[in-house]
Amino acid sequence: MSEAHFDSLMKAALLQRFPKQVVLIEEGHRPDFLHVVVEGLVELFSQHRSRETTIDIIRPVTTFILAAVATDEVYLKSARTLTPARILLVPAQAVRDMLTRDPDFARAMIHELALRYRGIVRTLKNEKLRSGSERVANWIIRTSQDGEKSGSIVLTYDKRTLASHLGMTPESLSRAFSHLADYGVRCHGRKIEISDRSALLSFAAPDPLIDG
Amino acid sequence: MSEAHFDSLMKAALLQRFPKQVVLIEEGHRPDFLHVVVEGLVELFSQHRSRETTIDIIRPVTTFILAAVATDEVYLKSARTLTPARILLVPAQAVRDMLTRDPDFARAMIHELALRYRGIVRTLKNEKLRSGSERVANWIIRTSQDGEKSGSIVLTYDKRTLASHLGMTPESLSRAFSHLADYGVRCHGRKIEISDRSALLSFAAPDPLIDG
DNA sequence: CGCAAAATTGAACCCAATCAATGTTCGTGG
DNA sequence: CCACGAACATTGATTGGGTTCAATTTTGCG
Repeated sequence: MSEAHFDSLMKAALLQRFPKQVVLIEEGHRPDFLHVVVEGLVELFSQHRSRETTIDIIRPVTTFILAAVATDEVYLKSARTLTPARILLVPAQAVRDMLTRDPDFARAMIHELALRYRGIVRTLKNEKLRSGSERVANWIIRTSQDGEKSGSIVLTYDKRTLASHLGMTPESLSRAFSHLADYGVRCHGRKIEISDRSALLSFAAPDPLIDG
Repeated sequence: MSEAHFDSLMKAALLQRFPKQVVLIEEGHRPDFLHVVVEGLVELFSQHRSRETTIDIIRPVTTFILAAVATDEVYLKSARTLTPARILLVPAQAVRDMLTRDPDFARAMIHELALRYRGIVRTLKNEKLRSGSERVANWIIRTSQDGEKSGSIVLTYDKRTLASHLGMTPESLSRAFSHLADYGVRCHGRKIEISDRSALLSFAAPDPLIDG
């Protein structure tokens, strides 16, 4: 998009810091701002009759509640920070105005919406087509290759949070880890070690159509 | 969008009929056409290691695999007709070209993508926050007020299909119906009767943030 | 060092899937 | 028009993955 347009958006926007576990938006409210995670982790979740479920975890740099801003309807989900975070807040009206003014911006928005859509489809497939242990196994594989430290991971947050990431209770996560011991996964405190990657891989069966 | 542009898209498109249970697209393939359901029901589903799950059910008139066309990446899900259907096939390249040519079209696409995104969020919430019986109860309520026939529904398709709609097996659906008998739901063959709507409502607890 | 939160472990339970058997419906061909 | 077979539907028994509740143990931090 044009630099002038970008600047005008940024001028209207605010960059704000939040501590962890702060609720940023609540389902049912109307969108005032488009949110962009600049730093930290944000969890999208939803509640109904005292039940709660994680819908997505957002990492930098991505937008969230873009769809609500685009349609100007109430949020379908709530968001909270999982870690301390920096969030860029862009006034919703400014975004909608820009849509009609800048075709490149509109195209970027299409791309972003499409990506987010595909992301949620992956999340859904991960949840519905895999057991808890399989989700953990795939999470280990993905995370351990991000860090490039071939054989181990050190958690940056606690296991409760990881469990909610993976759509399960802390108890289930704990049992999943002990199950994965059969495939060479050991975990001492916050350190997770992988001794037999190929065994883990064959159990996890990562799939580009789920894991990207 | 402009009529001329619309015509040019339509000229490139084809309207085709399909019998039921025909696989229209397969996950992992590249998008050749944007699909639009004009008539009938289409199920989006996905497979992994011999497991299969329904991701969404599309009814007229909506597009599907729009996100794959927008990003020009492989499909993340497959699609099959649940009933005989008429599908409009618009060449993917024509859609992408039109994006850059017609700003109104781009805006319409944003709107559609956002709607589809919100649709899948609702589906996900319905699945994760409700039990099977609750999903059935809410489906009954929604469907019975569509028809305006206050106290009864007549199924237009078989219960296997309904079960897949609702993300459960035919056996579970059957048990859910007998469970709902406690709330005044009787079902004889393809006819479902509701004798105590308020009891059903209090069990179902419909929610605008899930059911729309 | 000591306490509170987090993590693990065990037991009971619940929802839903699966397997298996039987009953019902529906479409078709005689 | 009826009879028959195949698909659909229901019911029961069993299983399994996962949650919940409760009791310890471990961890991390003041």
